[in-house]
Amino acid sequence: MGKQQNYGIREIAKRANVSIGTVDRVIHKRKGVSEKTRLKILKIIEELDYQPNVLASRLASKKIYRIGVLVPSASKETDFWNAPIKGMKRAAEEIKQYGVEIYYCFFQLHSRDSFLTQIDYLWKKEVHGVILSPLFKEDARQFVADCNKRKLPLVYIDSYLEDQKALSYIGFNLNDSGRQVAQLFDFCLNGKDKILVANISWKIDDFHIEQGFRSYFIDKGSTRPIIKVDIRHTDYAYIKDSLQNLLKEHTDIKGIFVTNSRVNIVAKIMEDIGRKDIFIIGYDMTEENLKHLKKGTIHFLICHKPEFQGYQGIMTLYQYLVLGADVKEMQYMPIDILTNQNYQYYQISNEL
Amino acid sequence: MGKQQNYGIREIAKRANVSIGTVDRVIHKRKGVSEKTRLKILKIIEELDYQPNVLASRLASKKIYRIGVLVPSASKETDFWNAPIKGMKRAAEEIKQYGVEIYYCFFQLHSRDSFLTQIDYLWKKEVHGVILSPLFKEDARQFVADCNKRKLPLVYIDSYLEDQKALSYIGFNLNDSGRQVAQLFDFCLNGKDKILVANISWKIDDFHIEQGFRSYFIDKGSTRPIIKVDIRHTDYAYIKDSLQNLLKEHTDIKGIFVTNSRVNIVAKIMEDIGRKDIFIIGYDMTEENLKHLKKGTIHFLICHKPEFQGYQGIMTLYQYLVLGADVKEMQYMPIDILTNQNYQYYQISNEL
DNA sequence: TTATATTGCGTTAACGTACACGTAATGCGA
DNA sequence: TCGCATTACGTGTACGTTAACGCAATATAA
Repeated sequence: MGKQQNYGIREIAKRANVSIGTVDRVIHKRKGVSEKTRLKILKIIEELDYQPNVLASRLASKKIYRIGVLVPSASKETDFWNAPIKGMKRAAEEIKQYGVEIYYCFFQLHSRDSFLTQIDYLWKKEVHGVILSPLFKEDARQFVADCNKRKLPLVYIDSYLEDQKALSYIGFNLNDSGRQVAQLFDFCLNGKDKILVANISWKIDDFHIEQGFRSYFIDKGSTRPIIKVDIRHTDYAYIKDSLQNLLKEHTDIKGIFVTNSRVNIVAKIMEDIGRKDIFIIGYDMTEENLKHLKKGTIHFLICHKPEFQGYQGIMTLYQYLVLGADVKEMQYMPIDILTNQNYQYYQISNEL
Repeated sequence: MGKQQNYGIREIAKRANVSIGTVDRVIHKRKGVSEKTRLKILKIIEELDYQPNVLASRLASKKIYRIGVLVPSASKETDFWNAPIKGMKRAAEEIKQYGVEIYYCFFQLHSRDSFLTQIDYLWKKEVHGVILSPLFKEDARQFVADCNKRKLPLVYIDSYLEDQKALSYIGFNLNDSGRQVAQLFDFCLNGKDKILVANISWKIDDFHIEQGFRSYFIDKGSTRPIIKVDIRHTDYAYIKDSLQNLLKEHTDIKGIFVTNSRVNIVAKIMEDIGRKDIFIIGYDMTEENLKHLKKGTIHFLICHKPEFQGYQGIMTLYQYLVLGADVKEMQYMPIDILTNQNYQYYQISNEL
């Protein structure tokens, strides 16, 4: 069980009647080897199913792999990005022996300028790979194009640009995520209860979520009434006004779906105006959301392993750069359903 | 960022005015070093915050770590144990460079004899660590005691013996798992709907789950009617009879909670007798359960990352044996809620 | 006292790979 | 033909650690 003899470059050299130096050159695709011996060696490598000893390789090589991370900084408004960063740091700790160094470039969620500044900073670091959260689409598009030009492997995290290919995407499927929320409402509400979908953001960015949400009911042939509201401000008072007006107009609203992590604001509003009867679902286990989940003022939170996304982002580049392994282009995170009964086990699982 | 100078035993030796051999002896707690120099070296190690280079260490050492795995084999009735095994194999692949070998000892779920046979087999392998699923409690207790006597680190997987300490437990909290199910029913059923808790097994082993389930309603001050049935046979016909009688007697049953992975049998029965109105929740994403989840005849499945349990079991022993790291005694898995909307992402996430 | 263990330590050859360097062998132009 | 550049390959050292071996110095026994 697992006692397979592992051949090394020494054995390959012996069988090919060359020195280990030549084998080394072939493996690393360096020049200085005749085509004939190259093929001979490649054939033997194939035959022996040679697996390079990563430990020895790393020990002998002083090569450093630099990874640039271009993501938003955690803000007072949302500490979401703390989680991916935590995951990246854990990954970095695990593989630092392999010469992987990480350069974090944090930009402000609302400042395009800071994004451009961080890109400049990143270029100076001469990194070998990049992790990107492409929130400023136009600039990100240009940046990804530049990376592709320089053959720099790039991993999207949390969202991606459909028209710009990259090494990999790590995040979730917005559409299916919305469908899951639809089903939860469908299970928990009565047949004709109205649901309000609230997008609270200065940007319109959750179209796929709403689409998935609606598609669930359409596929089911359901006639459940659904209304949608876009709230382009994120302050409590403004949102409260908007929601109160809506609730006055639609007295049959029994569920609210907030399509991002600002669900805690809605939960607080419902609490403050005494509407305990409304079922609330939203995204992400931020600190504020967790408080309301515990209290029962948020019923479900949908999460997509934010910490693991970060961990996996680093590991993907590690596998590609250091191990030379193939990498999946789409790495979808699971759609995790959190309640006040299971949240306490969620962080733990993310730690490893 | 991360360019810390890492000192090696060479530097330690230089500062202590000894040879690297002596430093090595101190690090590995071998004899042949005077107390005086030992302390001197330990002090320097402390000062420099020496971190051994695991790569070099492994390269130089021919030491093999053997891990024995004592778990049930996957049977026709349930393929549950395939998942942990898959996770173990993935872990083994990752760390085989570190000299970890795994010996799988599968016993039959219903055969105490096969369990004892496998224990004998395991002893012959002279393993350095053990992973155990202690299903046959009495014999397992004795086995764990033997391991402790021999200072063999042991990791419980999926369940554990409360009165026998071990290095670690990897599994879930039965009580909280039951509570979660209770909440799901509470969200999805109407206030007075009756719930049937069905334990289908030849052993009484799910007491904590039922306790957690009930405690949710008690804590909430709910008066929801709950009835419990123990079915000590696992064949379709017998279970069908039992359930039909119950449903005749209790016409207000609107939910069935099957406390283990045999929920697919109940789902099939409800399908066959045309009771589409009953909400069904059970455990584990086995093949049969998945079929019913997809069809909508099972509404929720509770899972506890079976594959990750296996992965983590191996990794825990690796960390303890190879890296000499500390290990958490209780490693609870998250309580994952699966539906036919999110199951397809669950397996994927388990792959890494 | 001498012979023999024991203790405390230094030395050195691996482990498998990377890479700089050295050196034959070949090619090419005049 | 010679001279020189280029190509093709071998050699050796290093990476940081392990562990076997060796050898003094000291302790113990006869």
